[in-house]
Amino acid sequence: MKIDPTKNADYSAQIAKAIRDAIIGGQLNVNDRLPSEAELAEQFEVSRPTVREALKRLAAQSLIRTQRGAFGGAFINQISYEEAHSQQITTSTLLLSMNDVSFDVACEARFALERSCAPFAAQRRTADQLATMRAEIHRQTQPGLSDEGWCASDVTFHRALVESAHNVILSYQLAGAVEAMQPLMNMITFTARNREKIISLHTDIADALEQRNQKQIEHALLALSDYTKNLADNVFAAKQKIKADSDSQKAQA
Amino acid sequence: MKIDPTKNADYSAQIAKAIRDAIIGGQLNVNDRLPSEAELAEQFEVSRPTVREALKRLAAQSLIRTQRGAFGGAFINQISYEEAHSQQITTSTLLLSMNDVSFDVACEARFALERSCAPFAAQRRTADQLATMRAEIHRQTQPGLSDEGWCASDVTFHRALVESAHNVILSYQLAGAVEAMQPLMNMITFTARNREKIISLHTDIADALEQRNQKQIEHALLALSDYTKNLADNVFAAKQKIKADSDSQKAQA
DNA sequence: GCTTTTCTAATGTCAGACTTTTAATTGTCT
DNA sequence: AGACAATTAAAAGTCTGACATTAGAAAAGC
Repeated sequence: MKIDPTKNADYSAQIAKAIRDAIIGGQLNVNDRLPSEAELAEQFEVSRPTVREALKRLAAQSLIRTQRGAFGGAFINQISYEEAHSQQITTSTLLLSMNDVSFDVACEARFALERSCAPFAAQRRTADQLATMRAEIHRQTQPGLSDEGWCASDVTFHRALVESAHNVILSYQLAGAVEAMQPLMNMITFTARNREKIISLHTDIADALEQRNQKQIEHALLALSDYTKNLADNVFAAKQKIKADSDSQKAQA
Repeated sequence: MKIDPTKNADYSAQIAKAIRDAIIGGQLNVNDRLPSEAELAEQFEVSRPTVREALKRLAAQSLIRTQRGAFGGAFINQISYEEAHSQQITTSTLLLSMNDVSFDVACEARFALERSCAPFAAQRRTADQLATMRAEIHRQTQPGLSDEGWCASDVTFHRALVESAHNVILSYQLAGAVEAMQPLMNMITFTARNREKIISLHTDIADALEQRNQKQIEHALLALSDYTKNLADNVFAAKQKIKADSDSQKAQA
C-alpha cells in the first residue's frame, strides 16, 4: 500500500481514505488489527505523526478503535447501533442548524418518517412502550414542567413510538428525525405552543397504539404535523409583523 | 478553554469534543476561524501535534475545513447536503455489513421509509423524474445488462422516486435506505431474482406515479417489498438445503 | 494604476525522544 | 503443581523543535 504524492490532498487524508476503502471493500474485517503506527509509517513512507492523523480521522468515524499497551494497536471497529445513532444525530443536527431549512420541509419530512413506523408499531407495540408514552403524557400535564423538561419528554415520547415498531434499522434511520428535528421544532414553536392541544394529540396517538389501529396512528400523527406547521406559521407571521412595525417606525423617524 | 487531565480519554479526543460542542452549541458559527494550531496548543496546554490530531477528527466529520497559507487556518464548515449524504451512506453501509442484520428487518425498514415519500411524490413528481424512471426501466429490459449495471440502474430508479417527493430532508434521510441497503439486497437476491417480475413491479410504480395515485404507489412498493422478502427466503432456504445435504453426506462418510 | 516580487503567517511534514499503558512472560513462594 | 508477584516488551500517547509548502497581503517596480 502506497500513496500518491502527486495528489493534492494531504497525506493523512489519503492514508485515511486508503484504509477506509479497504474496510468498506471488505479487505479488512471486523476486529482485524492494523499494523502498528510505526509499520504503517514505513509502508506508506511517511512519518508517524502523519499516520496518527490518518488514524484519528478514522477513529472519529468509529471505523477503528485503538488500544494501548503490548498487543494493542488499531482494530477495525464493529460499529454499534449506538455509535451509528449518535453520528446520525450529530450530522442531522448540524445539517439542519447550518442550512436554513424551511420549517415546513423539515416538519413534513419528520412526520412522514415517523408515520412509516405506524404499521409495525400497531402490530408490535408492547405494554411497556405504551406505559412509557402514557407516563410522558402524564409528565407533560404537570404545570411546573420547564421548557427543557417538556422537550426531553416530547423526545422520549416519540422515541418510544419509534421503538415500538421493533425494527432496529428503522430506529436508527429515524434517530435523526426524532432526536435532532424534534428539539429544533420545539425551539421554534415553544413560544406559541399550546401544551394542552399537544397533550391531547399525544393521547390520541397513545390510544390508537393501544387499540393497535394503524390508520388512527397515522391520522393522529398527521394531525400533530398539521398543528406543528400551523404553530410555526403563526410564529413566523408574528415575527414578520414585529419587523414590519419596526420598519415603519424607522421610516417615520 | 482548558481540558481535564484526570479524564481517561486522550487529550486529542477531549479537545475535539470541546470544539465540537462549541460548534453544535452555537458558540462558533459557520465560517468563523478557529485560533491557529499554535494558539490552540497554548490555550489547551498541549503540544501542536495533539491539537492537530483533534482538528483531523473534526475534519473527518466535515465540521471544519483547513486552509494553508497566511490568513489560512481552520474554519467552521457549513456542512452541505452532499457531505451529509455521503456520511449517511457510509455509516449505513458499515452498520449493515458489520452487524448481521436480518434481511427481513432491513427490507421492512427500507420499503417503509420509501413508502413515506409516496404522498409527496404523487403530488409533486415532475415529468423529468418520471422520464428518468422510465429510462431506467428500459435499461433494465436490456438483455446484456450486467449485475452491476442492474444494481446501479435499480438505485437510480429508486433515487428518482425519492427525489420526486421534492423534500431535501427526506432525500437526505432516505439516502442510507436507498443507496446503502438497495445494493446489499441486490447482492443477496441476485442469484434467485427474476428481472422480469421486478421490471413489472417498477412499471407499476412508475404508472402509479404518472397517475399521481398515492395509494397505488404504496401498494406497488409493498408488492416489491414482499417479492424481495420472498426472494431472500428462497435464497436462505436453498442455502440451508445445501448445508443439510453436505452434513448428511459427511455423516454417511 | 497595474503587475511583479517579496514577506509572512499559517498549515503540512518530519525525526527522534520520552511517557504511559497493558498483556505476556518469567520468577518465586506456598 | 498452582497461585501470585515482578519483569519485560510492544504499542499508543505525547512533546520538542525543526523545516517545507502555501497563499494572501504588502511593498516595489514599471
